[in-house]
Amino acid sequence: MHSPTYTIVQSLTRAIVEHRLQPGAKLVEQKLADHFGVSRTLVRQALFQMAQNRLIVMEPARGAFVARPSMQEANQIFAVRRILELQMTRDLVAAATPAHIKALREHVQLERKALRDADANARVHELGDFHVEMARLMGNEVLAQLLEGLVSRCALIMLMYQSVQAAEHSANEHQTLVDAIEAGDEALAVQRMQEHLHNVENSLSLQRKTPSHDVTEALA
Amino acid sequence: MHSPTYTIVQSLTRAIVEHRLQPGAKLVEQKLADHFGVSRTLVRQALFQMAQNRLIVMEPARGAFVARPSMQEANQIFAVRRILELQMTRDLVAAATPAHIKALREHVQLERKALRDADANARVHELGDFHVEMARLMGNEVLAQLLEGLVSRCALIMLMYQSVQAAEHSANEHQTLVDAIEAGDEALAVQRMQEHLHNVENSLSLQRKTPSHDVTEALA
DNA sequence: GTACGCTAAGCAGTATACAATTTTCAAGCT
DNA sequence: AGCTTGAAAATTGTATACTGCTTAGCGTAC
Repeated sequence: MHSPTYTIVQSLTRAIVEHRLQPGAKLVEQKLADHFGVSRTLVRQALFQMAQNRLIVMEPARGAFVARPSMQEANQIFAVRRILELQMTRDLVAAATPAHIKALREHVQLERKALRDADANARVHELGDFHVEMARLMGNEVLAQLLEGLVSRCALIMLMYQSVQAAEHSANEHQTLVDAIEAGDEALAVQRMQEHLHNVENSLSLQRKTPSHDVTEALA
Repeated sequence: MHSPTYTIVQSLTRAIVEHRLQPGAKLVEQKLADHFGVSRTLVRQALFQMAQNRLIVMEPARGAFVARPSMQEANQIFAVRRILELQMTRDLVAAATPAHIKALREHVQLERKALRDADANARVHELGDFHVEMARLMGNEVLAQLLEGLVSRCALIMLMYQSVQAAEHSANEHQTLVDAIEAGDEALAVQRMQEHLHNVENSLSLQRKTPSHDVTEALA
């Protein structure tokens, strides 16, 4: 948790997800080492870990870059999220206790708070957390960690493809989803989750925010 | 692909999945470094990556150990696999082309070959690959990579909890699953996938193969 | 005979040094 | 002007050195 490497991973992840680091940006090891006050050794460990999460890509002998997921990858990620989260919603309706509902409602409140306080990019992070929290409430940590990775990548994707992603809208959808879960209405809950994921995915534009200056990709 | 670190990861992963390394075994960095003819630096990179896959765990200041997944974690992993693979089966029935069927049949043949040639532990690897191959055929690389991780962990789990895991039986189930997919019978295919996963999971015994000598865990 | 504590060896965590590769940029050529 | 060339600077890849924690072995006290 407070291992030096983990701190760097967390810091960089936030920077990417909150769009302080542009997709495609180069991450020079020495610069990061200086910034964090550690040696390159620890920075490299962090970068390798993040490369496994696909938040960055490492090109041999060229260094680490913030990932620029393709539309195809985006579609695949959303497809997996739909599978996992629709079933998770069904299970949660069946298993929901008052304590679960309370926790979810509190999270929605957190989102609303972030909506007021935080800047636009920081909100993306909060909104994604809701989905991870659902998995955690189901008591399936494996599922939660898988989703966490997917949600982070979604955040990066939404920032790349000029997603309008009305944050307020998402928070409302979370709210009505919790309502349906509390009511024990499985069909409605699943429908709302489906619509919600659909809305998130469809807020993506086919146009990239940051046009590539890489010739080979521009022509591909 | 042929980066030194990746070679080490592959080698260690195989050793764990094929049970040449016992769950709980300590992985001393210098020993590995000598064995692979590299410095500790590269071994550490490999170990960190594998820790993210949960095939090993790193205890602060104590080193790396082959993971010993709990029964609870096993259940969670299988729960996620069920979610992903049941839906994947539905999608594959809908999308299956003759080429898909051909590829799957060829994979089943590969399994049968491994059944004759390879030793018992090596087979576990082949059998798991079938499930990853299904995801890959769907054209969803994200899903395939997620499943790959889960399947590896399942292999470790099956070796920990004295799974009888009749390899031949699994290969047969794969075969009949492909039959159902080819026939376009979604209900039957899903049922067979469900039964298959159920059989795999239920081949686990509550008894550990390698009893823990850790007091705190033995009493837990 | 057992339990505690001390010491030394082993090992992980981090930093630094060195080698190999890439990038940059300016000079020269077409 | 634009394109190639080549050397210097920057950057990554790997190995080694150093520090501090952990652990095992032995001796001593009870």
